[in-house]
Amino acid sequence: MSPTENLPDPALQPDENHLIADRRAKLAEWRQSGQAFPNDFARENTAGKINDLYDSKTLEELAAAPVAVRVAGRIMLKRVMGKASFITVQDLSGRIQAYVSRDQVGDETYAAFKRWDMGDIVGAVGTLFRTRTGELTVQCMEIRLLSKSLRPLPEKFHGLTDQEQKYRMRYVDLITNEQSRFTFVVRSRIVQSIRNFMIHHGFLEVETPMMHPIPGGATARPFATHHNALDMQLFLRIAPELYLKRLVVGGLEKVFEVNRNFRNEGLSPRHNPEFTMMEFYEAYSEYRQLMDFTEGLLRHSAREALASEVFEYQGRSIDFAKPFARLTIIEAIRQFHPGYSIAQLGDAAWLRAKLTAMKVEVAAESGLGALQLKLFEETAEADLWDPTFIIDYPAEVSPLARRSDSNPEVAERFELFIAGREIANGFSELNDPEDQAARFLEQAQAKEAGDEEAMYYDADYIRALEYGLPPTAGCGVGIDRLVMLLTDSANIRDVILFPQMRPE
RNA sequence: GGGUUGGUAGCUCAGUCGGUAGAGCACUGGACUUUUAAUCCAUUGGUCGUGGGUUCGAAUCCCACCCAACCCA
Repeated sequence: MSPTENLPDPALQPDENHLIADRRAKLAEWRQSGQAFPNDFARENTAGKINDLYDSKTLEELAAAPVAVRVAGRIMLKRVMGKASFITVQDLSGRIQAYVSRDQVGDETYAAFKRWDMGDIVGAVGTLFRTRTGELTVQCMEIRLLSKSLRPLPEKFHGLTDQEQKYRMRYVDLITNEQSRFTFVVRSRIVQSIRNFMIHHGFLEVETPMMHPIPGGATARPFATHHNALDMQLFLRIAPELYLKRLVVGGLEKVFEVNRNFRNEGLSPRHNPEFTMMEFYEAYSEYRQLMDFTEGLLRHSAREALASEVFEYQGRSIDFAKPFARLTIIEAIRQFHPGYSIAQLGDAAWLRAKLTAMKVEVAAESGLGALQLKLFEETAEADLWDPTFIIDYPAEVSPLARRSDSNPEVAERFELFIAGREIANGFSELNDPEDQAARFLEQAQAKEAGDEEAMYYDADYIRALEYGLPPTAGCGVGIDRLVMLLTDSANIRDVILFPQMRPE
């Protein structure tokens, strides 16, 4: 891209919408009167705080003990009635009405004020009173234009409703849609609550590389990039897992990281190419203990972010207060399809025939476990509404997980499903370096054979394991999907501030 | 990749049977000193997603394509 490629086309300027042109002209006029973008207004009060503190006061109480306030924000509504006006000013905390009259602010200011537009950012100084209809209002002694808005806001009642525009111009969405503002405030609270929970339980927050010479820790296609000085290929990470376990080898026994992963895959209502995970690892733990811990983490997060462990998602209730269910893959399938017998579900040929009949593509090399997992994904996963841990995954699809002592074909692994979606994935870590080397080799061979999502052989990770990884368990929690649940959002783009979009 | 729905003024949306493009908000001018999406009066504003076709005439019918949302794979 050339440096000037994104400059506005001057040929388009004459066509500029007259609404914008009018505002530009007003700004030019306003510049004549002095500093058009002053930064010396000291805001002392927010709309939300004022409402909290004084909404219970009567007109008489406010008159007897005047409350002086200095508020600032964006003009969202403007009602001019000749020599007096009302405006509704919005800041992050909410909205407050201001009353501006010629008698109080003076002829000159009032004349200027009448030419200000919705969307302009103002500072108002005055005292609180209550209007005839009882609304708490700032009676302005002084009002200043702090920042001119050149572009008109969307229609004041409906706001911006076009989904694509909301994502592309999130700043406009945030100005006009309270729901959107609320969603991202809650997102911040959720992340905060997770950090607090982890730190409270003795975990160390760490930052590991986002650029990996060998992508690993998950089966996914990576984004590739290039480092000029080192002249080497690098990949944006698909998971932090292998670095976090290296840290446990190094003696950082309990670590977590909250950050972005990148996967070079399609976009969907549930997939964005970059997404946020919280991964954590704990030495001297195993997967059943981690399920208890993860359950506690989610419960805590809902309580902190929503002040409730029970909430609605897409019209149905989800209850984090009840203990989360735990089912094996077979049990989960049979819960929704009691007609499938244990014998059938243990028969690879039967499973393969069943899946083929359902028009599901099955790889020729899939073993019994992989076939069972596929059938689970097709027939049960989407119906797991209440929080449910699915346990005992096939080892063949879990190349980083420890094998079960009672059945080496099964890994000590769980995935947590809520509202039909995978929210978390955890397991007892594979700490046998020789087994891990053998599994990397299998993965590398699958990659050679054309499986683009298969893992690379990571020799440094094997070297780390050879120094000795204590018995450890780890888990990753999908933050975007958790935020979707807790904010009742149907689309992942509703919980990511700037989701990936096609170029305009 | 397949299906469904949609794309009309800056924004939210109408547009009947094919007959020269509509409303509300916003904007501009005017009235109005307690409004509540203020109200009242008068204006301004259009590549009807793009390209082709049918027709005397297309926002409207047909074809192709682009974009978006949703569902399915």
